[in-house]
Amino acid sequence: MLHSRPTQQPNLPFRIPKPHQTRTPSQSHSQLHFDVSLPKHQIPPWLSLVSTLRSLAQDPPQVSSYAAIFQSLTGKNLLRLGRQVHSHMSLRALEPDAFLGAKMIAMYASAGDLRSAVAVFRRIKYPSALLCNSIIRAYSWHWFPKKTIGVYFRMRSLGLKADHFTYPFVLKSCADLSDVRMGRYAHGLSLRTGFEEDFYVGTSLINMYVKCGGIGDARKMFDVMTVRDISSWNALIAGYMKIGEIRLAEDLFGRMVRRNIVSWTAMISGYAQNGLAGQALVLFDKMLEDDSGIKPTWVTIMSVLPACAHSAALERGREIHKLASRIGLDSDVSVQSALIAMYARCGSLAEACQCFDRIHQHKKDLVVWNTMISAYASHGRGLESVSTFEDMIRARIQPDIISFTGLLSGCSHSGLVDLGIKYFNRMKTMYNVEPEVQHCACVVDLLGRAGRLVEAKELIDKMPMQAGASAWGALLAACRKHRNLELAEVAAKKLFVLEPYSSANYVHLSNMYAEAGMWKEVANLRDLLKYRGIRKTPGCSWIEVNGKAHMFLGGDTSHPQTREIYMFLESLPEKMKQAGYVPDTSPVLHDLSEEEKEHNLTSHSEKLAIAFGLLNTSPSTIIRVTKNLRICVDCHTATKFISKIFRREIIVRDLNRFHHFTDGSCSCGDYW
DNA sequence: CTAGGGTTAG
Repeated sequence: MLHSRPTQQPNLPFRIPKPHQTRTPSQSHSQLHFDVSLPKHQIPPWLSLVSTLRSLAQDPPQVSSYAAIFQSLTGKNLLRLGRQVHSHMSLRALEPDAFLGAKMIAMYASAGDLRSAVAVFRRIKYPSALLCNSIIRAYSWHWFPKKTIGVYFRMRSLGLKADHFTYPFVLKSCADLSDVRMGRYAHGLSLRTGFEEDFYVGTSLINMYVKCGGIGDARKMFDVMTVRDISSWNALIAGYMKIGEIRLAEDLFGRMVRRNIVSWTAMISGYAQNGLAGQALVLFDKMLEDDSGIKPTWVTIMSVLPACAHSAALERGREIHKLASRIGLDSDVSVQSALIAMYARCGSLAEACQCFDRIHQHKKDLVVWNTMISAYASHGRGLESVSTFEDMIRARIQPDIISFTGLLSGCSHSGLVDLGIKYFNRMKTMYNVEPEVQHCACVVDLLGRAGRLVEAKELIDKMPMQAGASAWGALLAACRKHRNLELAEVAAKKLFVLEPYSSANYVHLSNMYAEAGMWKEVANLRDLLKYRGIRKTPGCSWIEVNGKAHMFLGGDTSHPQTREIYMFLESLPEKMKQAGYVPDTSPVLHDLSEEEKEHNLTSHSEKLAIAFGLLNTSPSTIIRVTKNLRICVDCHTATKFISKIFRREIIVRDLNRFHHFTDGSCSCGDYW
C-alpha cells in the first residue's frame, strides 16, 4: 500500500540549470552558479543559500553552516541540490554529528529519499533523541510503522528519552498496525513525559484508541486531557462516525467553540460513509455558507463526491466539480478519480471519460485506472474495460485485486465469457495477482449469465476459499435467468444461512416458485420471511430534475403530480400493445389474478420516476433514474419501448449496473 | 509532531 500524499511541486519561477551548463572546468565543485537576472520578488527563498555556500568554501567546514543549509532545503523537493551539498560536505571530510545528521535526514525524507536518510542515520556514532526523532518521522512519513516502533525501542535501549515529538509518530504507527497492546504500552510510558500538557500526544492517543482500541478509551482520553485542541475534538468525532454513532458526533460538533476544515470534513465524510448522503450534502452547503473563512481542501471534495455518487445527484456533482476547479483542486489525481467515479455513478459516462482523458498520461495512478475500468464495467462497456486495462498495463502500472474485479465484472456485464476466463486464468501467472473470493464470484457470475450453470457450480465447489454470499448470489441469479429451479434451491439454501436477513434471496426463489406455479412453496417462503421478521425491501426510484431529487416508492401516490403520472402510465399499455409489447407478469411475488398483476407492474417505482421525467423535462433531455433494487424484466421491456416511442435516451441505474435505453434497445443487451 | 481520504462484485 502506498502512502499517497499530494506531492508538492516546487513551482519555481526558473529552473535550476543543468550542471554542465553552469560549471566551467575552472569552477570548483562547491561553487553553484545561478542565473539571477530576474526581478527581486521572484527570487526564491533558498537562493540566499548561495552566498552561504560560497562562504563555506573558505573557512574550515562548520557543522552549523551545513545544518542551516540542509534545514532550508527541507520540504522543498530539492533532492539534487541536497545531494550536491551532501557530497560537497563529504569531500571536505566533515563527519556529521547527531545534530547535523538530523537535519540531513529531514531533508532526505522530505524529498522522498528514505534510503539516504537511513544511510545517514546509520553512520552517526552517538545518536541523540533529536536524531532518533528525525528518523522516526522519516519512517512514519514513508509509511513504515514497524520500523518506526523499532527505532523507538532502540532509542530507549540507548538510554535516550522519548519526548512529545516521539510519541505522536509511535502512536500513529500503533494505530496503523492496529496494535492496541503496543499502543497501551506506549501510552503508559508517555505518562512519564508529562504529556498532559501536550495536545499532540493527547490527540495521537485518542486517534490510536479510535483506530484500534475502543471508542470508550478514546473518550476517556479526551475527558482526561487538560489542554485540548480542535484536532482532539476532530479525532473523537471521526471515532464516533466510524462506529456509526452519528448523534454523538453531531453533539460534539455542535458543542465546538471553533471548528476548522477538518471538523467539517470529518462530519461530511462521516455522513457519507454511513449512507447519509443527503445529510452530507446539506452539511457541505452549510459549510460553504458559514462565513468563517472555511475553505474546502482536496480531502473535503473527496469526501463529498461519494455522497453525490450515492444519491445520483449529477447536478450537485457538477457544481462541486466547478467549485473544485475554482479553488484549483481539480488537478489533484485523487480528486480526479473521485470525480470520475462520481460522474460514472451518476450515469454520465461521457463526463467520466472527459475527466479521465484530461489527466496527463504519466500522472494516472492505480486508483485512476481502476476507477475508469470499473466505470466502463458498470455501464456494460466490457470491451472498453478491457482496453483500459490493457492501456494501464502498457503504462506500466501494476494491477491489483480491484483492477481485476472491475475487469471481470466488465466482461460479465457484457457477456465476454471467454475473454473474462482468459484474464481470470492469467491473473496469477501473468500479472502476479492472487485471485480472491470476489474474483471467483465474478467468474461464477460470468459463467452463470451465459447459462453455463454446471461449470459455475463446479467453480464454487473447487475454489480454494470458502464461497461467500456473492458467489452463491451470482449463481442464484443465474439460475433464475436460466430457469434452473433445482440448482437455485441449493444456492438459496446456502444463502439463507450466509445472509439470513437479506430479503432479495427469498424474493428470487419465491419468484421462481411462482413462475413454476408452485404456490405452496411460495406460501412456505412467505411464512419463513414472517417468522424471521424480514421485510421485503420496498422498491424505490428517484430522479433529479432541475437539481432537485424526486423519490418514488412502488405504488406511490404521494407525489403532487400523481394524477398526471398515473394517467400517463395508464395510457401506455395501449400504445405499447400496438407496438407489439406483451407485459411479463412473472416478477410479481404474490398469487394474484392476471389483471391485478398488470396493475402492480404499472406502479413500479422506476416506471413512476420515468413517467415523471418524461412529463417534466424538455424532449432532448436524457432521463436518468436510479433504483435501489435490480430492474425487473417488465420495466426493462417497457422502458425499451418508451425510449423508442418518445425518442428519449433513458439511463437507469439499478442496484448493480447501468442500463442505457435508446431507440427500443438497452445497452445491456437484455443480459443483466 | 496530531485530526479529515478516493477505486470493489452481487
